[in-house]
Amino acid sequence: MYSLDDIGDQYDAHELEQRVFEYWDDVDAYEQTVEHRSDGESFFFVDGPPYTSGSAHMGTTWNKTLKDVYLRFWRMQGYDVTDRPGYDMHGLPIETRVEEKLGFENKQDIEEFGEENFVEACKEYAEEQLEGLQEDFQDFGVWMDWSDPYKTLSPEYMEAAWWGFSKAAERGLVEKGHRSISQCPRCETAIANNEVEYEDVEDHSVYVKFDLEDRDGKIVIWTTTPWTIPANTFVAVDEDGDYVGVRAQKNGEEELLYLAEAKHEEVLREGRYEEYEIVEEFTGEDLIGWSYEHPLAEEVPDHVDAEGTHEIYAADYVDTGGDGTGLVHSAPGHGEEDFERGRELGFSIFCPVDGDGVYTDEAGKYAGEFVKDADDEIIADLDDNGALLASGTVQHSYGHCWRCDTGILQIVTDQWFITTAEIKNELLANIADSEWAPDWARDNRFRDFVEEAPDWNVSRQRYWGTPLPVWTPENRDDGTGTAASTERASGRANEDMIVISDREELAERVDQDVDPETVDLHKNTVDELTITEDGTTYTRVPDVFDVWLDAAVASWGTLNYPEDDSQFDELWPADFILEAHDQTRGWFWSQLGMGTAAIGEIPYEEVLMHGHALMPDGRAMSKSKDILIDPHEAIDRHGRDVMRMFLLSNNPQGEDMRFDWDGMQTMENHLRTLWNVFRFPLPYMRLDGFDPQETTLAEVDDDLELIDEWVLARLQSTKAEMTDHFEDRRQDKALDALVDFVVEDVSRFYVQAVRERMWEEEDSASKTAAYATIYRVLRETVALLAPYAPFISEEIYGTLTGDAEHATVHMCDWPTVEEFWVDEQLEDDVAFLRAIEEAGANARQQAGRKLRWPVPRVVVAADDDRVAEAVSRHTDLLADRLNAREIELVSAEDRWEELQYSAEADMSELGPAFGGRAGQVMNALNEARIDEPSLEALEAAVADHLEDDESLEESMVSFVTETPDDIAGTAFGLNGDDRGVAYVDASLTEDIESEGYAREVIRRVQEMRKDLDLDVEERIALEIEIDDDRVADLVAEREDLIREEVRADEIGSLEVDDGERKEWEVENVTMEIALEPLAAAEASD
RNA sequence: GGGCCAAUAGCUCAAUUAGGUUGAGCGCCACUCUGAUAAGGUGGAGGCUCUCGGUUCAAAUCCGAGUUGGCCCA
Repeated sequence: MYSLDDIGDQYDAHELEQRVFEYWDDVDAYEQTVEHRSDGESFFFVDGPPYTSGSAHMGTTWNKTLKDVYLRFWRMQGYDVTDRPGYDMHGLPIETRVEEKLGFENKQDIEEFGEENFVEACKEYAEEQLEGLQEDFQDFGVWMDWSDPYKTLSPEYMEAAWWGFSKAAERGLVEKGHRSISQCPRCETAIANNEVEYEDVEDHSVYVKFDLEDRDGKIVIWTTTPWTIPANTFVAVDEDGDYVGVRAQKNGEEELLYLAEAKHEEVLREGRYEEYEIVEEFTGEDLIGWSYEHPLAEEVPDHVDAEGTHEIYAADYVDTGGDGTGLVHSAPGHGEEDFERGRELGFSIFCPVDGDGVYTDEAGKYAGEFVKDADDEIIADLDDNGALLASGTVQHSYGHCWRCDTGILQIVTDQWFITTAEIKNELLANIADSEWAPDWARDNRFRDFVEEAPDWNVSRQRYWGTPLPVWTPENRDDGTGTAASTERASGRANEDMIVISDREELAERVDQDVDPETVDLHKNTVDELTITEDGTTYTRVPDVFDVWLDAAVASWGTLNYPEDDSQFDELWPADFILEAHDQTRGWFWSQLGMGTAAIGEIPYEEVLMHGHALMPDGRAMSKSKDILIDPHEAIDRHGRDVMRMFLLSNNPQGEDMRFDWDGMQTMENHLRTLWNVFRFPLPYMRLDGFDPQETTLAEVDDDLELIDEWVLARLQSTKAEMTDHFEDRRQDKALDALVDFVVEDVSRFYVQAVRERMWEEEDSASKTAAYATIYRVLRETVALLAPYAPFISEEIYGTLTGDAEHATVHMCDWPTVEEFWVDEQLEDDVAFLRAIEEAGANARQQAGRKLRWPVPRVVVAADDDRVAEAVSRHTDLLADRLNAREIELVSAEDRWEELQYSAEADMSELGPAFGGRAGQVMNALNEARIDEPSLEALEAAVADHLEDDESLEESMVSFVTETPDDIAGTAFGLNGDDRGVAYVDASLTEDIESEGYAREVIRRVQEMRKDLDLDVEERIALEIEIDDDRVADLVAEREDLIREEVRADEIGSLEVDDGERKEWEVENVTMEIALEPLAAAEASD
């Protein structure tokens, strides 16, 4: 049974979407669709897990909608798609939210509250946020396996992280070491480079003079972090740079200062020196080996003072032309580059600062002070010591903690690393095993990033995360996160460590009783577990993983591997991932790192990288600054389908998307057009008892008219085009093609053309053929639209098919091209006809003749045989569309003597021939008017601009016709090329006036019928009074036509009772029209 | 400070991926149509193609230097 039920007149998105949600729920539409494809070839998609804080913003909405459209597309293509959504639920952002909620200030508060309580609170918060996101995504119409998302806080997922880490450890890629890291002094943890956010701030800018030991004078350094000066170990120069010795005077005193030649003027100006002269010149190399005195030697008695320290060395991080003085204060206990160079030079690392940013006892006078607070005191002490050259402030960008916005400190602490820098070549090689769209994302952006990437610090001194599965001997000093003192050896620490890979191994090896089925792996549980082997007791390293490591194992975590190994071999690696460009440093990178470190392969084969959602004015959206478009508002205003179509109409490859309310409105208009096309034939089909399952296209093949075959041919090209675009990952272009088909071809052309066939009252083969055609078109169109606008597609599909097909449109196969209906020639023909029709409409308007009035003839002057063929093949259709009594064809060989001609220049030919004068010749050609289209005539017209030996060639110009006065003509073309001209002869004859006026009457009567809200079938009685006798006679000639068109059984005088009487002004003639429904008229008789 | 990407009509984007007289949709204005009606048709206004240099007979397109925006890195 088919349905073709009554549906709403108006497209009401909200009502419709609500109905579809309920329907999906009733029939388990998603579950049925998944089941329907369960025998298909597998397709392994991995969802990049959104972080569970806050609700979905426009960026996440775009991301999930893009995923949805491709997942639905693949399902329709028959794949058994893995679509498990995921959530990233650990990490510092959640900790700081919970801390805020509980009113905590620092780690102390957490410790007092209790680790277990805090972990529980974080878990509760994350789960709450997850619920909100799940609801949003489902509300957007995204179909994923919402019943079973992967959560990074679940034991099986944390186990996946442990497993990956243990694999990397087996390969020798895990090490503990102290390094210079970015430390948040509030969160008291290391944070990753990609968690550092740079902001412009005002900072100290101090120039400091270091006294030289074995010679006169002082070297000058510059720093924005005076608090690092206690840890000064050496000074670096650029070996090849130019340096000078300057004798400078200030306040009557003279000093000898050494610094970069390029900077000396600027620095001396800062120091307010009155006079100076260069007395010596050096290269950096000359300075190497000079030794100096620590400027705070007395204040910091424990300052580093080993062999070779406080001397000048070369380093490649020095730039004599950059900020500063060309001599760089280097403190290996702080800066990352200083650290690397210091280690090369074999210095022990001195870092008198703890994880909370407070100086240790080693800092002498400054012990116990927060480093930033000590800056002023240090500057004052330098001044007292005569070491301060200048002190001021500078605006520069400085790193801040991404969560709490505290300024970060570079300090050296013990951390755990995956030594990704060691496997850089493998990482780079593995990149080549993945396909990226757009390709520059891989070959430029990502490759650059990977080449620069340092070792990955995976340890965090926090609570809410996957604990490091590392146990070390208990009596060793393993406290990570504490500052490395001078006593500690520099370089990497090769630990005696045990790395646990999963819960089973944990249960086997720990001293305590643990049930692997039920054990939770969070910090509060595993901290207490110990391992005793060979007489040594091992305790767990207290750190948790960097939250990026969680998401990094998603490709196997999604499959619950290693706990469940049933799918890993078949599915891994992922066939497809899709995220925004900020994930270059994030998930694209972390997955590559973990996949390579643990398995030796890149864990994804194809990447589609999209951009960000921007504000309508191009600004970035920002929740904290309340600059955003809320997807819920977009839905309230236009509905889910419209929002999805708008989002999906944007290029998904690397480019940002500007949100645009006008664009939303346009999409709504398109959907409304589709709605109208869809509901237009339904009443007629119902009336005639059309059964689409019985009366298929094959049944009516012989009765199809040209226009039917055409729209079916267009449908085939649309399917082919869309499929190609989808395969190129340009769903936006596929949508353009579909919208163009629905709006331009189906709505504005096909429906226009078949309306009269549908209005016929008797059954006819032609009418049935039109039904079958439009049914097929709509049925396939909703399948093509389903991935984009799943709601309206479902509604239309359900109405069209009832229970004769699938329970949901989303179970349909992706429509494929049917060769039988392909007809490129016909498509071209109609494209020409439409171009001619458009030109004809234009010409009519110029001639002041409405389409309602027939014209005696339209002359089509074709520029080529192809156009002439099209016109001669479809003369009747063209005559009909142009409302012309006759179509006259002037073929390309012939020409119309009444015409004049002008020329259009082809610059690709003129350029090489005329060189610099090409533009001048072009202008002359464009202005020329000639009587016949010949080169001779044209050369004569532009003779002034041609040299004696020059002549025009056929290829340089194309001739264009000029319209005669009495006839209106308009050029038509295809794809920008002119292909001919349509001339409309608008002269009037009695016959034409008769029909014209009759049509004017009909139009008025129809409007009055509508005013009276009459049914289409309703019969009427009619009276027509026309002042002008000539016009009255002309109209009377077409009484039969009028009767039929307006369903008037009686025409005569009328006493209006239950009807309407109205006066009209038509072409300066007054008409009085009265009508009444026949039933009412008879009753009143 | 460095890398990548972008910049064309009021807005969103094209211009066939090694140059050839800049286009479409939306919006706006005027006219028109009325058996899809919060639709349809025709026309119009609106562009120093971000700036400045260079290559070339010819540059939106290629090269160089900037500017602005986005992302990434320091």
